[in-house]
Amino acid sequence: MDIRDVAKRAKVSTATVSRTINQVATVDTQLAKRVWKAVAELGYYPNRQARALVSGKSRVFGLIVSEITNPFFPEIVQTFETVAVEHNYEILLTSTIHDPKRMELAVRRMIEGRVDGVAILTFGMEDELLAHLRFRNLPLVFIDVGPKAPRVSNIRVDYAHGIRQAVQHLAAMKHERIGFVTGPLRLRSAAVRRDAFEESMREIGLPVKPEFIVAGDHRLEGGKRALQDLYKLREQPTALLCSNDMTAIGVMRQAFDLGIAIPRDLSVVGFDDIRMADFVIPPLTTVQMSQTELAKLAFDALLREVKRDDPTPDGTEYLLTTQLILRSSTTFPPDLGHARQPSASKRD
Amino acid sequence: MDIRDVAKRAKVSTATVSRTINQVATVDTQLAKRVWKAVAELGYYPNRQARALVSGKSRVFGLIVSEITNPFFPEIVQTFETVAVEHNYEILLTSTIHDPKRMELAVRRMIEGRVDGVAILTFGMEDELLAHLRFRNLPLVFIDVGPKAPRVSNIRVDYAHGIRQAVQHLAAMKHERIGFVTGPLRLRSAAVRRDAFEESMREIGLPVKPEFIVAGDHRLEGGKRALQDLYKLREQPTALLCSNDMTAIGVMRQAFDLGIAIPRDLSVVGFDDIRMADFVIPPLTTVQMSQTELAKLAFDALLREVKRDDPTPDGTEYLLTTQLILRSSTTFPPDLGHARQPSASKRD
DNA sequence: AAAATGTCCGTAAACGTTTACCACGCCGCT
DNA sequence: AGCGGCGTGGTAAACGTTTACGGACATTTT
Repeated sequence: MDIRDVAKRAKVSTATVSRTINQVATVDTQLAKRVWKAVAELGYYPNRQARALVSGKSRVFGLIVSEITNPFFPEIVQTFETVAVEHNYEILLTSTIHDPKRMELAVRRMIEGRVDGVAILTFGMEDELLAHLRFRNLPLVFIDVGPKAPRVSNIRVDYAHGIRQAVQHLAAMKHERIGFVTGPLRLRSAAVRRDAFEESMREIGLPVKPEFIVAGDHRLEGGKRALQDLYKLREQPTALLCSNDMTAIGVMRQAFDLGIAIPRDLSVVGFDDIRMADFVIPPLTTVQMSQTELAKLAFDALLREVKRDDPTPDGTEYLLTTQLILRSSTTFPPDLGHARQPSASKRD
Repeated sequence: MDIRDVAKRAKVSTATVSRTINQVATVDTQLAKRVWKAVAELGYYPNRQARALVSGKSRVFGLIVSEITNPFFPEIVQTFETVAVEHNYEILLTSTIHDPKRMELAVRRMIEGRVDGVAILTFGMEDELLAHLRFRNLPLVFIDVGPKAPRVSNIRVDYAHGIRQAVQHLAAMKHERIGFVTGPLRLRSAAVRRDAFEESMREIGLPVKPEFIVAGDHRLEGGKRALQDLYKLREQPTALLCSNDMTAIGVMRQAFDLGIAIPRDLSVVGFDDIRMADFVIPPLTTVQMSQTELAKLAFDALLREVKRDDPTPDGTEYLLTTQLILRSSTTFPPDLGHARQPSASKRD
């Protein structure tokens, strides 16, 4: 069942059917009524592929995330989808799982699908691969790491602001031994967060001890491992900033296994403010980076670029701010000024 | 740049290009080599829409989930995507967010996209809307609730098994006052879980008190509210089964606010075994329902149906089992046989 | 009253593939 | 030598839309 069936039944040409459906030209009220009637009676739905083929626009945006399994991203996907369908766009979603092979595959899929633009929210997995995309002159939107080029937008995140707030918050409570669990450092945003941490520490006049900077992976497991490593040291930090919330949650879980009470023995701060952050125990103090805001920004950037006929040579920059959210995972350091006592396990 | 450019450059016809690319007929080694060379040199990627149009197969499967924001689903999406791309399929993803409007929209999007099949993993939001899909004779796969019909597969979940294990586990520790937090009951699977709970209680000879069965929504907030309500009662349960893990986590969070220690004052059991279940504090005892298994089953069902030329009149049934995973959120009831003492807050 | 303008609508080409059909050349058989 | 069969490659139709172009008619202008 196609547009010709509709045309036949409404006794008009296919052109008229197309015009009434797309409201792209005025068509006589009587005819339009007949068309709509035929559409309803036949249960006609236009064929998206055919439309795409002839119009040269697929009305699909690619969305590349690093790991949909990380609770940071579903929120983004959800709102990206919501605003996309409002504008009659579809999404071609893929998660790269930090795997270059999958990134390559993703690019191929995007091109074969003839998407009208791609949002690359992998926080720094950009590559020569993207050259393929660039080559096609596709609208792109990156987070943090995009090159200055026509048709590519960039969402810059002000990581430093929230992180500085976090460090100040800890310092105000007289923490001096503050550690940091990084993300995977080949991710640009992970490196930036760590740098912002070190920078903030120096600003305040606190020492950044190299052994207090320990590697995570932005996953739960990395947080666990990080705390394990940290507690093999002779002297431990009294507070710990984490590169994202998943890391922080992993840290808290490991603390539980080790019998370390949060926040009494160790203050923990996360990053992202995923929804779960308010539901772990204790509720996690964290730096908020609005996922819905990010998704909307990304979509708007793409849409704007699609509509623009004369792109700016350097692309467009957007800004996303961050902000500390106080909850219950931080407090004063234990035994202020004294040696640390191992605390009893919370299990009884 | 299209197949004709490739043909021209390789000095063959478009038919030959198509044949070598799709490996659908034997083509002379020399010619094939020339074709591949041309493809590489031009950076040619076939146009998916054109392919779909002429072949009548879009190689896209629809995937409808209820809420991608619920950590149960990302896991499914991830593995569904992984196996889909292995078979050269794309995904048209949508989450209905329990909203009939969005369900309607989803169906329309699926049809306009001419998907080759749809996996409906909403646990019971099926509707007259699906008649549109059925009407098109599309392969469908449901979880729990699909009708017996040609081209529709069904994944039956053995909720009862895991839930019975959970109740037995609790009963073995001499819990007698066991409560249940339901999901949204218009979801078939939520009702089934509750029924399985009541059934198991009766089997064991434990009373199911109506006031101990309280309404949740399969979200964190519902769990919080449920425990609030429960603790307004004169007498409280000593153990609580939850219709899913998110609910259980909400319960635990509210317990924290109320100063109720888990599991000392209250044993909690979840359902689903989302990854986070092992990372909350204390680690959640829960009934596992493998998300990766589910995703694979759904995809295989669709793929099989697509290939099948003579579908069975009643569709196909698949089975997914469930199983209790013991962790640390359950223990013996407090003050066995005595009145409950309010316990001190965990915060100090 | 004729010309000019405007409003609708239909015809047909075009989008980029796949594939049915046919032509060609080669091989082996009688 | 002639013929059938087979392996291979090209021609062109088809998929379901949108839209440029032109025609028919109505309305306004001269």
